[in-house]
Amino acid sequence: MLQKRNFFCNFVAEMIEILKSRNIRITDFRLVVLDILARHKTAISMEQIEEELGDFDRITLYRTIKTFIEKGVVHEILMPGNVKKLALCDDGCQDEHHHEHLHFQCNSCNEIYCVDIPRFPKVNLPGFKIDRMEIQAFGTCQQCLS
Amino acid sequence: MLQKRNFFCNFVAEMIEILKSRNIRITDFRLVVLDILARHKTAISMEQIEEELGDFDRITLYRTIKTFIEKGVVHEILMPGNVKKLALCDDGCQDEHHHEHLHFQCNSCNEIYCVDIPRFPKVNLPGFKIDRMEIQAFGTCQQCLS
DNA sequence: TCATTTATGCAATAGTGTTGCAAATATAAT
DNA sequence: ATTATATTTGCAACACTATTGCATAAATGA
Repeated sequence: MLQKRNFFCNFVAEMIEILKSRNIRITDFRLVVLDILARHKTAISMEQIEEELGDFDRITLYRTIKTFIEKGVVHEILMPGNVKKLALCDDGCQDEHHHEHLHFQCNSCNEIYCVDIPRFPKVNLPGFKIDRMEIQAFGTCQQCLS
Repeated sequence: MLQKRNFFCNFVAEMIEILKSRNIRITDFRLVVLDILARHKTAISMEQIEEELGDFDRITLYRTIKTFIEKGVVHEILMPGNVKKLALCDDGCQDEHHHEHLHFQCNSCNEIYCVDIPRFPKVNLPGFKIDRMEIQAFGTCQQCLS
């Protein structure tokens, strides 16, 4: 099944590098899934990945995503209403998921953008020792505004 | 089944008031679910509610929670790792869910606290019009620190 | 090329959430 | 209090999401 896809060879090199750096074995399936994730600027759902895979094995996909999440290749975004999406991590989060970033959901197109913001706000909360923060934001994206 | 539970009558009066103010019909089932939520200081999962209900109907519980969420009685908290919890809303969010609050998950005890913070940080994100924000914070809570 | 480790694909199963419908209950009006 | 109406409940069935065990296949390192 995997031979069907057209690979952009330059991307493949990068993706192999990503997997190697995280000690994940290089397999066709993983490269295809990584490729799909890399082609999207916004976070995508399991369903979208399944559609783009076409002929595939759901169980292997679940295991692939699980591995990617554990090894810091991908992170999971949960939004109200049982919305679960996936996005590639940026280089920052090698071993652990150390995102201090923002997930923006557009109320109009429903796309979820994973945005890095330069100055992450600091919050001082008496009684709690905060190690890490994430922000979920809701509103309208550029495309839908114009 | 519902007669089994012991109600604190003074709480019942408050809970009936909550339901009435949101135009939700008063039923035993809803009062019991509300009671369970009110007794917890931290957010609780569907599973926890099911356990505390004991003898109950799963479908009715799902519908009850759905109604509570729609009418602004309860809000849903989503955390990494497929963690989904529920917590009572405070009085602020009558019709729509206008929480500008923070969800804190303790890495040690895993409890999720729903905290209102006085000065909610503002984020300016070029290309996005932000209407509403939520913060997810991770760290250690008071109990686990001492 | 071979030995070892890890990944894949299939079957079965568990968990999570929804829909349709008849009976039961809550509310509002009499 | 009683009735009429609208809503909720509980059951059965079902759809979707995710996991486990195991034999086969493939990837890595020697």
